[in-house]
Amino acid sequence: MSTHEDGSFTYRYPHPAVATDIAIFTLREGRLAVLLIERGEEPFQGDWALPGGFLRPDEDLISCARRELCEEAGVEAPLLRQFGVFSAPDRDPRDRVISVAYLALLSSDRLKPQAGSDAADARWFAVADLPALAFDHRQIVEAALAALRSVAEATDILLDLMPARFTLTRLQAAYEIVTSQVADKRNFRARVLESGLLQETEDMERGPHRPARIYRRV
Amino acid sequence: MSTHEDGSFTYRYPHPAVATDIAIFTLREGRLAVLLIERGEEPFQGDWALPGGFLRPDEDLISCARRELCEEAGVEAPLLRQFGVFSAPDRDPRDRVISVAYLALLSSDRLKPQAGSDAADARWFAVADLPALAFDHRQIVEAALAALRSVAEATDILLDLMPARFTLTRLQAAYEIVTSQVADKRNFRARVLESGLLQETEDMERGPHRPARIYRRV
DNA sequence: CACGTTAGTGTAATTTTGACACGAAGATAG
DNA sequence: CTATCTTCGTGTCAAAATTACACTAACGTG
Repeated sequence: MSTHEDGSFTYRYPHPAVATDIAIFTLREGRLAVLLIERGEEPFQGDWALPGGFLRPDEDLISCARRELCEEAGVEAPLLRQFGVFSAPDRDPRDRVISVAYLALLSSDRLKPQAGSDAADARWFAVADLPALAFDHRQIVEAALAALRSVAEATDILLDLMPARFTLTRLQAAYEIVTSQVADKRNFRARVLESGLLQETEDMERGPHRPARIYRRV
Repeated sequence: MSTHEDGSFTYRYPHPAVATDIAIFTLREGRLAVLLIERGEEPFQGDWALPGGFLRPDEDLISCARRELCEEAGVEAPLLRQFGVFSAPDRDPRDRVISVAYLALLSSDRLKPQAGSDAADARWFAVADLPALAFDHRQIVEAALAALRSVAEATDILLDLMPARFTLTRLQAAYEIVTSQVADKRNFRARVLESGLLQETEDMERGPHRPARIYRRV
């Protein structure tokens, strides 16, 4: 911006609206799921959409994303990562809207009762089985998934999908669900243990089989 | 955006201006350089700034970036990569401005005579020796450099810094300048030749020493 | 034709990655 | 109480990728 021809250039054209959309994922019933809000009014009434909303004058974009996630979905988001900007002139039929998209992960033990204060309804949908999405939100979800998968293989981001305490088998399952590829058990365990990000606890998860050691984040 | 409480939410608050800024880099005299435009008016009159400008109603952001780069700096940009969004409420003293930042590379044989049609003056500055920058453009340049370095090690992006025909020694020099670390000559050559991105030409670059094979992109 | 300068090349050591199978521990049912 | 079922937890070896390393070749110049 800012190096424009004259001081009033800012006003030569109408300003677009600026909004954030948040693609927040979790694991539910062994599938990767994304949080969607049901639209109560036109356009796209009855369709589902990513949580999000318009930027306010006194906040920056990430604050906007965090606020909207909280207001619409009752979710106290952990880390938000900006992964794209959507700016096609006709992406919103009412008005010109630029959307800055954020990616978030929610650990599977904190799936709130979906008490979206603002939105009509909020639900988790398996990404393999999405309903009709409003606007270009299908495209945004696809971009979010691509971003998630590409960082999942290179970072510790998947720990954000885990509850506070978990077994290595569950962590590996999360990895396999997100990347859609199976991992070797021994290699996987060696890798994550050497990373130093996990701490062994004293406790074991029990079941009709040999108990599994429970770990937590360092 | 879009899943807001009522249909007029868009207008509850004034819309911010939306702009693009472009950090375009090249190699000059063995140093990495970024293109800056001298500001002709307040605020920050006399300071230098990244090329960029406001989004028009009929274009998307990447088109805006391409257009501004052309108008202000006379540069026909190659590939533009979006790497960040800057949204601090007070980043422009006049008005609320959201800036979407793009990264570009220019091959060193196409440094146009800087005929920025719009801007007062346009010059390349070595990134190690930047002047006072307007707005938060120092921060944007730092973010662009970080993005450039992180992709340089993992992609073929550095070929965009090369002229049409170049020697492997010059390509390696570009790599070393951008990453700030020396590479082993034999390993570097083996790697880029095996990548299949380069094609040997018949020609040699001559000098007071053994001639060097000239390559070009496939 | 001797010297200075940069180009060009291969191999061995090390590290990293990937493949692979079986005994251990507890729950349950007969 | 013992047999069975299920999941847990573990180490080694081969292959591949990466890194380290040094000398001769080719040309220009004086």
